[in-house]
This record gives sequence, C-alpha cells and structure tokens, in this order.
Amino acid sequence: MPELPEVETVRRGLKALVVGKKIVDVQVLWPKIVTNDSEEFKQQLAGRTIEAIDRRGKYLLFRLSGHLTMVSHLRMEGRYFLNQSDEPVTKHTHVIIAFTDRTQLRYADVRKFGRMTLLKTGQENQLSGIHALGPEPLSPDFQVADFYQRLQKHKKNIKAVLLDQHTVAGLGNIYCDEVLWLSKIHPLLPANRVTFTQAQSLHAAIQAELKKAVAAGGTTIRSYVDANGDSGHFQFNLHVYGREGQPCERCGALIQKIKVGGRGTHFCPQEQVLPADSTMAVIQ
DNA sequence: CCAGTGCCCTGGAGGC
DNA sequence: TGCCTCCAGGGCACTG
Repeated sequence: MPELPEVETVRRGLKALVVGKKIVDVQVLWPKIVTNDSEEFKQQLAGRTIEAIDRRGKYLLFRLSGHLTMVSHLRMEGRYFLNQSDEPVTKHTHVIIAFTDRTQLRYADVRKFGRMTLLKTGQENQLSGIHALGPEPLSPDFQVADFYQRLQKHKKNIKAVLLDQHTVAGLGNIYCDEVLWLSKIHPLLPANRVTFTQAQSLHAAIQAELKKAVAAGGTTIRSYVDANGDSGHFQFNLHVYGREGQPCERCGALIQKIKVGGRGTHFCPQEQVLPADSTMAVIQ
C-alpha cells in the first residue's frame, strides 16, 4: 500500500518520465476514479503541459500549464505506467493520458480505490483530505514540541491518531506499526498519555524511518511498484509488519497481531506495553 | 466534537 | 478442480 515513501518514489519516477510532455487526449474508463465530471476532466486536460509533480502527504499533485493541478491519491493499489500508445491496455487500466509524442500515462488500480481530482492550482485545500493534513514529516514544519501538543489533544489510541493524517501526514498502516515498535510504544496507548520523551522518540523514528524507506524506493508488500515498474526494497527492513508469530529482533518475544480501528496491527508484547493504569480497551 | 461502523473493490487464501 | 466465504485497507459518509 503506497504510503509517503512509496508515493515519493512514484513522484520522482514520474517526474523524470512525464514532466514537459503535452497532453493530447484523455480517456476515463472507470468514471468513479475521477471525482470531476469525466467529460469536463478530459476537456480541461487536453492541450495542457505537465510542468511539475509535487507531493503532499500521500497525494500526488500534477502541476499543469494554465494554473491547473490534478490531485491523485493511489489509495491501496493505484499505479502509474508510461506506455507507447500502441501497447495493449491491461485489464485494470482506468485512466489514460495520451501525450503528443505517442506515449501514454496510464493509471491502473485493481481495487479501484484511487481518486483523481482536477482543480485550480492553489485551491488544493478545497479537498477535505488535503485541507486537514498535518505537517510533512520530512520538512522543518514537523517539530517535536508541536507534535507533542497535538498528541495531547487526543484521547484515542496512538495508532489511530498517527493513521488519520491530521497530526502528521503520510503514515499508513505499515510505517505506523514500525515507528511504534522503534519507539517501544503500545499501539493502544491513548495519544494524550504519550510522554514528551516518547514523543521525541516517535518524532525521531518517523523521520529516520521515512528517510530510509524513501532511500530504499519504498516497501513492496503485495503490489506496489514505482513509475518504472520496479519494486521497493524496504520490505526487507520491516521489524513488525507482517511478522506475526516471529521473534522480536530486539528481545525474542513473538510478535503479536491485533485489530486496532479495523486495521491489522503488529507489535512486540514484551517491549510495547501499556502502563498499568491505562485503559485496557484491547480489541481482539 | 468525537468515536464507531459501513462502504468502496477485487484477488488471493483457506475450507471442504 | 471448483465453489464459497473471508480478508486486506485509506479515506470518507453517515450515525449516535
């Protein structure tokens, strides 16, 4: 599932592949992917040039000529590929952006969860998902003191708070489990019970882990590949995600898997413990 | 305002 | 081999 490191890797790949290309035609094969009216989406894109590709959290922002931005979220399994126009269109391709040089940017998504929205550049905040995003974890906007203050405002568990994108942007299920293990914090600890020392540890772990994952080209669990079709390598550096029943690398206790807010959650039961007086609302 | 639940989707895994 | 059921999950709409 694409989280910040995967989306950043896709962004870098796409930048090299499509920036500078001029759009000649667009096909929308599964209209639900595009939140705009399909016809308007196609008409507005035709004739534009891709000038840059930015990223905010897990959102890709295609900057187009004429002050338009196409916002794209890959959700679970969205992928972009650059093809020649005469190559056969694969089964799960839902949007095709054709360029004047006879290449095509194709969006494929097995689960069809991904979304694209075309809007005026500068009005990205009209999208509720972007409007509510917390700071970029790898930018100077992400400060320990502010992070700690934000955590103190939430009674719900730390895993849910890290996942919901308001406190910090870009973390998904995999990296949440990893940074909580690195910081030895139980996923069900209420966020307002995280100490300042723990917040410092978590803040450092988030930055270090995301940097390493970006450098490794992201994590490939089931389907993720970058814009060049290459898998990431960071799955070999995961400590808890997908390692249920295997020994913790630090202490040897067996990694446990529970459900938190409907998400599979992996942790070390020996090192990531709840304080004796904290809520034991363990959802099994 | 907040927490909880269901929805969107399909392929893969497991049971029989 | 085949059919059925269940599960994975990011973000959002809806409910209480």
